[in-house]
Amino acid sequence: MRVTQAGEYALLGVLYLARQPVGQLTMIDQISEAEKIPKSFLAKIFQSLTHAGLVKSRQGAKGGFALSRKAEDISVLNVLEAIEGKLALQRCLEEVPDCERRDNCTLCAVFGEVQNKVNEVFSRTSVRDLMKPKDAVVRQVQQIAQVKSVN
Amino acid sequence: MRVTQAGEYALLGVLYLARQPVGQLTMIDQISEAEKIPKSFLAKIFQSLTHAGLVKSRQGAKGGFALSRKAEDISVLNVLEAIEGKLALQRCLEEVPDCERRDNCTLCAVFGEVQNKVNEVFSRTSVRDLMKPKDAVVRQVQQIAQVKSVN
DNA sequence: TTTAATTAAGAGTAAATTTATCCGATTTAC
DNA sequence: GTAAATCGGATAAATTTACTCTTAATTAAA
Repeated sequence: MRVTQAGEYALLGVLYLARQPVGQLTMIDQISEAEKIPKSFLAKIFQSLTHAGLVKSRQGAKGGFALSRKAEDISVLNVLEAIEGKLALQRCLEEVPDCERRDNCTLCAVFGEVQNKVNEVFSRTSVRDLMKPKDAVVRQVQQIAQVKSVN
Repeated sequence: MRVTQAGEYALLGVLYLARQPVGQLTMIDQISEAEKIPKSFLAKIFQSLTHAGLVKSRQGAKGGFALSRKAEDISVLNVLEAIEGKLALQRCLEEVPDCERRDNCTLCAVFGEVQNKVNEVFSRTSVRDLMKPKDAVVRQVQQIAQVKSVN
């Protein structure tokens, strides 16, 4: 039950871009080195981020990547879903669920509720938030988690 | 970011045992058939459950499995951890974490908080709870999730 | 206009993990 | 003793994850 390595790398990459001056293009090489992420793997990951519209790229000399919108408008969930697709803690929660029990399965229900919470935290936490001091982030996440979900 | 198939099978298996009369031994064959789980895989899974002390087994003719304690004293987390080990949404949250950033990583902090919530729901939801009507379970889980964590 | 730098795209592969099966050993009831 | 069941170890098959490579397209600057 783990986020993929690619998902984590994506978050680190986006976070790195968020720390650069706005409008500045940053090369994969630089991010790869700074964050100790295999270059070619990171390149692949950034392709997905570009397709998802989270970062914009420019090819050729002096090319590179930059966030395509403000860091506060990119959620952790945006980044994770760009890489992994819709999060699903369990088969039943997949976009095309393949669970026969389906209707009366309390197991699916429990996982479903947990999934809702997880999504809520990740969608209400922005890349900008990740730049705050650690304890501030922790406080914020705790607050989000306690709020009654809107379903 | 998904629970393993084995973990889900384990929950279904334990839930099945919970529905049987107390003290009655149930064979793998029966559970496997009822829940449509490959027999030899389920057998393996039940070995783990036995080792974890969640179910007791008896070998030989008329052997089988039964819960080793009351369904209300077995949490969803107990079952999942018996199969998957400690849950970890991310590398940093592993029992032996291998994250260099470690100290000031807000990413780890966010995942850590989410993990706390997840664990809280799973540990406060018992196998007995899974036998209740679906909407009762949903309500209960929502309530657990809203409560401030104790850290 | 040529060249060097850089991303895009996609095929390919290696390693790890998960899922599943098999089989001989062991235990137990009868 | 024999049949019925789990135990345990090995391993095979499938899937996912992690990563590499190659070729092409694009761009800036010499």
